[in-house]
Formats: sequence, C-alpha cells, structure tokens
Amino acid sequence: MAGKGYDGASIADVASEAGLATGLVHYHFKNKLEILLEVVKSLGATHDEALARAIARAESDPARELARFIDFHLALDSADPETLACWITISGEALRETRVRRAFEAAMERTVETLAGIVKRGVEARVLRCEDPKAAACAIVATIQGYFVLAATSPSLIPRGSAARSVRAMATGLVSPVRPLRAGRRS
Amino acid sequence: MAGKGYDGASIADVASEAGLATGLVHYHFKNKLEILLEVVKSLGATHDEALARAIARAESDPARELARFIDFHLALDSADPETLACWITISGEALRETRVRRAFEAAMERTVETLAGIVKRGVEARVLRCEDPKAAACAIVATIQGYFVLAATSPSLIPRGSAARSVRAMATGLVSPVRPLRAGRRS
Amino acid sequence: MAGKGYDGASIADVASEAGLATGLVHYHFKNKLEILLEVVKSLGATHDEALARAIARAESDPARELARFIDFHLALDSADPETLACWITISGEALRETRVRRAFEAAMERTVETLAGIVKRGVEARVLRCEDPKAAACAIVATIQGYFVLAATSPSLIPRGSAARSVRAMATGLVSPVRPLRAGRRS
Amino acid sequence: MAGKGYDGASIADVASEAGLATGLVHYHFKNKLEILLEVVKSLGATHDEALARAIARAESDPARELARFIDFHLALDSADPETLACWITISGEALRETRVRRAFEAAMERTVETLAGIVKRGVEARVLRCEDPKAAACAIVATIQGYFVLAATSPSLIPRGSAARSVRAMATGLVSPVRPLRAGRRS
DNA sequence: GATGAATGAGAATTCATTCAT
DNA sequence: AATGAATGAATTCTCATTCAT
Repeated sequence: MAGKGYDGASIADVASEAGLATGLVHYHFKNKLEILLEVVKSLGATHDEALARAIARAESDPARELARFIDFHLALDSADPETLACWITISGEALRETRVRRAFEAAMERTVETLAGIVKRGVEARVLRCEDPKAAACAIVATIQGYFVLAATSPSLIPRGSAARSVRAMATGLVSPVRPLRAGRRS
Repeated sequence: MAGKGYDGASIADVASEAGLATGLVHYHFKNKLEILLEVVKSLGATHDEALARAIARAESDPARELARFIDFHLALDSADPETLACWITISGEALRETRVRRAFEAAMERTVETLAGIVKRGVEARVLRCEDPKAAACAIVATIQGYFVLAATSPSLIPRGSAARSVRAMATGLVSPVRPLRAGRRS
Repeated sequence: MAGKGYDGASIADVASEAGLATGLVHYHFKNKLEILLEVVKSLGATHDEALARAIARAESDPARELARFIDFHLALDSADPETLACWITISGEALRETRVRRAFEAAMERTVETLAGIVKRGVEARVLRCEDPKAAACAIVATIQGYFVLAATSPSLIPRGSAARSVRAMATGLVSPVRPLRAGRRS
Repeated sequence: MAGKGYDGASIADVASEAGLATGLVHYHFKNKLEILLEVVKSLGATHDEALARAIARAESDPARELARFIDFHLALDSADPETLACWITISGEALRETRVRRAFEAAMERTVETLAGIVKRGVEARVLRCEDPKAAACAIVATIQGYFVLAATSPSLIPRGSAARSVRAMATGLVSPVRPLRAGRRS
C-alpha cells in the first residue's frame, strides 16, 4: 500500500508481499479497509513509542524536549521512504473514509498533545514563552507533516539537511525560548 | 476526484459530474491520468495567478509580501474544502505517478521560488535577515502544505484562526524581520 | 484492414490512412462492412483484369495459358504483401459474414471458371488430357490460395522460388499435357 | 472463436460457452491472446497425433504414407467445420500477432517436415522420384491449406469428393511414383 | 489455519455510428 | 461534401470477497 497506494494495492499484492495466499488475508482481516486501519494503528503505536523514547533522553528539559521532538521527526535523510509514503497514503484515505480519518486524526492529536504538553511544561518552567501552546504544537506538527509530503514527492526541493534546522528556527518564533533551541546529542 | 480520490472517482463519475457521456471524456482526454494532470496544471495556474495578485497588493514591501503570502494560503476558514482535498489527492498520486510528481513538484517549486524571491529582496532591502532564503521558503511552504492536510483531515485540531497567526510567528524565527510581521489589510 | 485485420482496423484508422475525417467515411459507406465489401469487389476486379492480360499474352495456346495462370499468381517474390494479407483477411471474414462470403466465393468461382475454361480448351485442342477440368481448376486454385497463406504467414517455409515451379509440376499430374508445361516469357 | 472469429468472440462468449464466469477465464489465462495460443497448441498436438496414427497404418510404405497423408487431411466431407474455421481464424491472426504466427508456423513446419520425411524415404527406397522433397512437401501442404479455405468458405466450388483425388493426382506430378498413388484402405 | 479456484460487479477504454454545423 | 464532437454500448481486464476443501 505504501508503494502502490490503497486502491493500487490489491489483496493479492498484499498477500504475495506477505508470502500468503489471498484467501488467508481475508481470514485475518474482514476487509481491505481493516488492513489499512491496522496499518494506521500499528504505525501510530510504533511512532508514539519511538517518540517517547526520543523525548525521554532530553531529561525533562522542555527546551531540549522540543528540539528532540523536531529532530526525531525531521531526520529526513535517515527516514524510511516507505513509511513516509505510507503515512501520506493514509492521509489521502483519511479524506474519504471516516474510520481512517478518525484513526489518522487520533494519531495527529496524540502527537500534538505530546508537543503541547512539552510547551506547557516549558512555559510553567519559564524556559519557554508561548500564549497558545496548543496552536504552537499544531503549527509545528503541521510543518512536520508538510515536510513529509515534500520529502516524499519533491525531495530535491529541500536543501539537504535544512528541515530540522529550519523548524528549530521556526519554533523559536513560536515559543520564544530563553536560549536558542539546540539539537539533541544526535545531530 | 477531490471527493472520491483519483482511483475512487470513475470516468463515469467524472462524466456525469460534468454532464457528459463517458465516451466524450475519453475523446478529450487520452487517459484518466491526463485528466488529473490537467487538474494539476489548471489548479497550479489558478493558484499562481491569485497568489501574484495577493502579493501585488503589498506594494513591493517584502515584509508585507511575506505576510500576504502566508495569509493568502492560510485563510483556511474561507478555503474551498474541495480544492484542499484535490491538492492532497494530487500529492498522494505524486508518490506513484512520475508525471503527476513532476507536475506537483513544479508547482511546489514555483511557489517556493516565489517566496524565496520575496525573502531575498527583503534581505537586500535590509528589512529581513536570513542566511538561506531557499531553505526558509521551503520551510514555510512545507508548513502550509501541512496545514492543508490537517485542515482537510483533522480540522478540529487547529485552534480556529490560529494557522496564519502561528505561521507568521514561525516566519519571524526564520527571517528575523526588523519589525514584527503584520498581516495585510485583510486581517 | 490489411495490416490490422477487419476488426482491428477502426474507422478512424481507415479515415486517417485516407487522409479523411471519420465522419466522411460514413458519408461514403453506410457501414464498416460495406468498406470491406468494396475492397473485395475492387481487389477482385483488379485481379481479374490483370489475370486476363497475363493470359492474353499466351496467344491462345492452352498449355501456355495454364503456365501463365500459375506464374501470374505465384510470382510470390514480387507479390504485394499487403494484398496478400488483405485477401487472407477477407477469407477470414468470409467465414462469418454472408455477404463477404458471397463476394469471396464469387471471386474464387470466376477464377476457377477461367482456369477450367483454359483446361477445357486444352482438352478440346488435344494438348491437355483431363477428366474433370472443374476439379482440376479447383485444385490448382486451392493450391494458389494455400501458397498465399503460407507466403503471408510462414514465408521461410517455402523454398525460395519453388512455388510456381512446384505448381507447374503438380498441374502436370492433373492435366497430363502432351509436352511439359513451360513458363511464359516472364520467367 | 471458430464461430465468431478471434475479435468477434468476446471473453464472455468463451466463458458462457464453457459454462464459466468471465472472471474465471482471466484467472486461468492471462490474456485473450493466451486463449488463442492455447487453442493453436492443442489443435496442433491433436492434429499431429492423429496424423501419426494415420500414417502408421501405411506400414512404412512411403507411397502409401503419402496417400494416407493426403487422405487424412482432405477427407473434407467428414471434416469438422468448426476445426476448419478455427484453423483459418488462426491463420488470419498469424498475420498480425507474432506469437500466433510463430505457433502457426511451427505447426505448419512440423507438418511439412513430416511429409518431406515421407518423400525422402520414398526417394531412398526408389519408389518415388523427387528433386526437392521439401518443396514438394510444401506444395502439398499449401494445397491442403487452400482446400481448407475453400471448404470453409466456398464448399460448393469443390466437386464433391474431388479434393483428395485431385491432390493425389497432383502429387504424382511432383514425386513421380513408380506406380500411381492409391489411397489407403479407407477410400 | 490455510489454500486457491470461483464469482461477478465494476473499471478504463475503444469504437461504430450519428448529427449539428 | 466535409468536419469532428458526441453518444453509449460493448469489451477486456481487475479485484474484493466467498467458499469448498
């Protein structure tokens, strides 16, 4: 589905990719749609766990958590293109299938809330200044989603390595950290 | 195609939507794909013209042009949901069809270049500071694209009216205007 | 139609081959079928005239007329492949369309009668011996038709230049000429 | 396909003739073309086996094998008209589809080689005289093919029962048997 | 659990034919 | 005579889904 799109991938494709017989796919999934929903669920869970791990390494410093959050999503050079394509495919189906939309929306909301939580704690700790943490979190998540689309469709448009750097700069405009945002140990 | 997606919309759907016989659609378009390509082309042209008009009202003040650019794209409350859906559908097909990708990429590139041009002129005029105008333009365009996805799939996630405001704040982090960015007369 | 077959050739193909607009084809021909019937008619007439000319050069010598008849049809090296293909296509449609069958049958019958006439005159002139001139003519015409099929589909199967020679030898077995059949001046 | 021609017979026709659902035909054959190729293959195999059996009854007497060969193909009164139509349809498609041509050509070649082998053995055994057995075989096979076309499209043109007799007489002219060719026990 | 044949609805596409101009 | 847009039926092919084994 990542490679051919939801409609483009037939159950036979899915089955052969998994080394199974077509019939067996329907033994495990009632519907083609259920397969996609399972993908959203699993992709979301994997993402959330990996994100939590990445943030945990920031040792509860909100400013560094924010930087981690950005870097985690925008290390596009090392991103799995298949996962990117998958996520964009999901966003496309979310336009039309209520259940996909709900799952996609839920995943986005969890991510936004995670980030909003970081910002709020930053504000409380007076290392960040921000009037509307939810809006700020939403803006950064939107930017990340937009970079996903660009990375998957028009990679040559993104100056190499600029994504995370640019978004850290943008975040500065949103949350006015006391000190400039610095990347985690990774970068 | 906006409503049902590229694969979901049959030629019969397209034809009946247009009040035509199915055969006539194939008389005018060699392929289903050509229809989509025509949509990309036309959507891109319409966008470019409207954007140029919006920027023109900024009377060559780069900072105001930048604000106009943002507001033009992110007046999401008044955005046509069908056009949003259409653009996201296109980005999904761009993943798989080379020709759609090229058209989508070209449209994105034109938009990025337009914005990069504004930033460069702002830098030259010393009203903006920015080390990498291309990267900055790319980041803002990515953010816009991301907001489109959110607006079309998860509108409840975006605090009402926050999009343009947030992006103006983010832009501040990227281009350090001498004075804070203010919207044009519209806002 | 020669190149793509009756069904394979669309009216648009026919029109563009002739440098006309599609509509005009139907102005001149009621039907697609009428086009094919016209082809049979015209091909038959052209054939008959050319055959008559070829025979005329034999100066009423039945044995030489027979040789001429064979050579005329089996100078396969110089045969127009398109005409061959056309004739085979026609024979295929003759299987199914009554009117094509009638036209094809009529053309075949004229050819058989022409040859039978030659043989009869040869018998009367006592230069040929043959119990059933009609059957003999039919056999030779069948052979020619069969060579057409082979020449058009499996030319490598026919030893170069052997067709006319073999058929002259075969004719010998059918009509026992007093002297061996010799080709006309052409060969 | 025998009755309506390759293009005239739809997959739906094929399926209903076989009492199957349309989809199942495509489950077993990748293409419509593959169906035809399968027909050529199967028809060729059936023909070859039956021909081998017919020849076997001639007890290795080349002159009688030759007569058998002719009678086997030209017992047109008892020939299956559907098989005839099928073979002619195949020859028509052979004009246009490379793979059909190859299969048709191969079948013709096998038949020609079978006959050429008979003639060669006859020559070696000094019961037949023939300078070019391949050309002779080719001529007789062409005649048979031509009779198929006539039998399928213009049966009234062939004096009843004359085909095999005529071809035996023609063969005499090609291979000069020491004694006249006589049919096997069948005739 | 697992297989893969079978079904039939629905898709894109082609094309003979019509017809207003 | 000529054009070419328009029609809609028919065709090949794909595929989610079912089901006997």
